[in-house]
Amino acid sequence: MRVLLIEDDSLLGSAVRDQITADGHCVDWAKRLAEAEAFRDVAHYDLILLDLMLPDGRGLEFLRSRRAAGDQTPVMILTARDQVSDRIAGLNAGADDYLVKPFDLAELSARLGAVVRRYAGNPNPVLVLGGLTIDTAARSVLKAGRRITLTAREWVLFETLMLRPTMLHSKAQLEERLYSFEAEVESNTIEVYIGRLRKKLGHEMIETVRGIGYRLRQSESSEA
Amino acid sequence: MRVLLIEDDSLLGSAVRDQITADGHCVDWAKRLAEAEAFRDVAHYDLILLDLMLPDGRGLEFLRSRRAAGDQTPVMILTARDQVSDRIAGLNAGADDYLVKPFDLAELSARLGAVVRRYAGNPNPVLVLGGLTIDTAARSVLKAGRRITLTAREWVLFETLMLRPTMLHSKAQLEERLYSFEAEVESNTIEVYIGRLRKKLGHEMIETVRGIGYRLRQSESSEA
DNA sequence: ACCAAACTGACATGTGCCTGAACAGAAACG
DNA sequence: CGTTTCTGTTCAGGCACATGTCAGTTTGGT
Repeated sequence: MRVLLIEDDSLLGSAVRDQITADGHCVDWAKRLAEAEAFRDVAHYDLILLDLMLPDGRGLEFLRSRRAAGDQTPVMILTARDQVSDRIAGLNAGADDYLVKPFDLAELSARLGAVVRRYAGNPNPVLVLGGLTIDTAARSVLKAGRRITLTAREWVLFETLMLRPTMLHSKAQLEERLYSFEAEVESNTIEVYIGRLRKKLGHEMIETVRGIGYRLRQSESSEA
Repeated sequence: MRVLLIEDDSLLGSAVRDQITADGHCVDWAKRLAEAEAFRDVAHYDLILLDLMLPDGRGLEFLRSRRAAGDQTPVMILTARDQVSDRIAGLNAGADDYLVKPFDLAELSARLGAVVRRYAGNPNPVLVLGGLTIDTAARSVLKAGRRITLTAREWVLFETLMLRPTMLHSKAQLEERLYSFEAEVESNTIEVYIGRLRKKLGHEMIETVRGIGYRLRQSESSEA
């Protein structure tokens, strides 16, 4: 799952980011609304965490305008304990949930879990990427009509690449994502899994940048 | 039972969703009519909960057009206390029942139960899925002419898989559905039930994705 | 041409899943 | 009220497959 965190406080923000990452999700952290808009333009998010007390302009307006534009992305508001009016206004503006600061990180995880579950219940957002149809709910990929099922590790790896299609992912980053921070597996696991993904999805899907890392090949020939 | 909830208010909507879920049903929540139409196009519902005060267009028209199209799905209207005329118009337009806001969640459960009972008395919507004929009212399955009766747990599990045929259901999700949210039991109950379902319905019906979960096998062989 | 980095096929291992059986509780029956 | 039957749950043994490791080969940069 991919989360957009809009929070100007560095301490809180990094704590939240770390927690969400630890839960196995993918976070983009915007400290200002302008930044958030930029993120939103280039990526799809499954959840937005929105702090209403932001330096540049009102977060509420951001929310309202998104909703007015027909954007249904679930939004969870972060608000201080005494800002009851904010909370109500937020829900009225189209927020799905709110968290009262200071909140427990465990609580955050729990709410995230709820969103994941709710999200999983909806009709599947289906992504199309370079000839592949990605069914996130089914955790499978359709390639020329054939359904390809990925194993757990393969999926995590593919999802990581897929969620940031343009980005170059170093082997260290990918390793970190597969083996949450402990297991310093000193082997070529990533290379092996990249190979397995290529075998299943097509060799042209993943590009190697020697000495740096991997990335999804940009929807090359889909137009050609 | 599968319910379509059409309600734009987040607070009320989530409360209703949670209640229905706790009652052991399956909810899709649309916040707008357009969304509701989309849901309706891809799934069959046993009950529609319709709020008449929606942002985009009149809920009444939605109801009338459904009825005009021959759709017999029971519709329960959610209406504010003072909108008596709406209530009457709703019933005239083909609604089966109504709930006056603010309503008690227990009341909601009771009405749902009533619908379930009424529904059970009606000629059953019969689903056909990969060689099986599914009789939702009788909680039984016809396989090659033979009637197979499922027990309560087996049925809940099978129904869950069946209602979202393409989706991968993790063991945690299935457990949550069988034992509404408490039981942190570390046991292999789900595995056992999956096994029993397979024995009854055919081993090929349910697919295991190791480390992730289960899903109904897409009737690919029906083409072969 | 040389070296480093990446690819690939093969294999050992552990773990996640399956299954049969046994047990406990509840319901059905006399 | 006791017995039987059915449903739900637990457990242990076994198996298969995903996983991680490595050796040998290929690729690409300089």
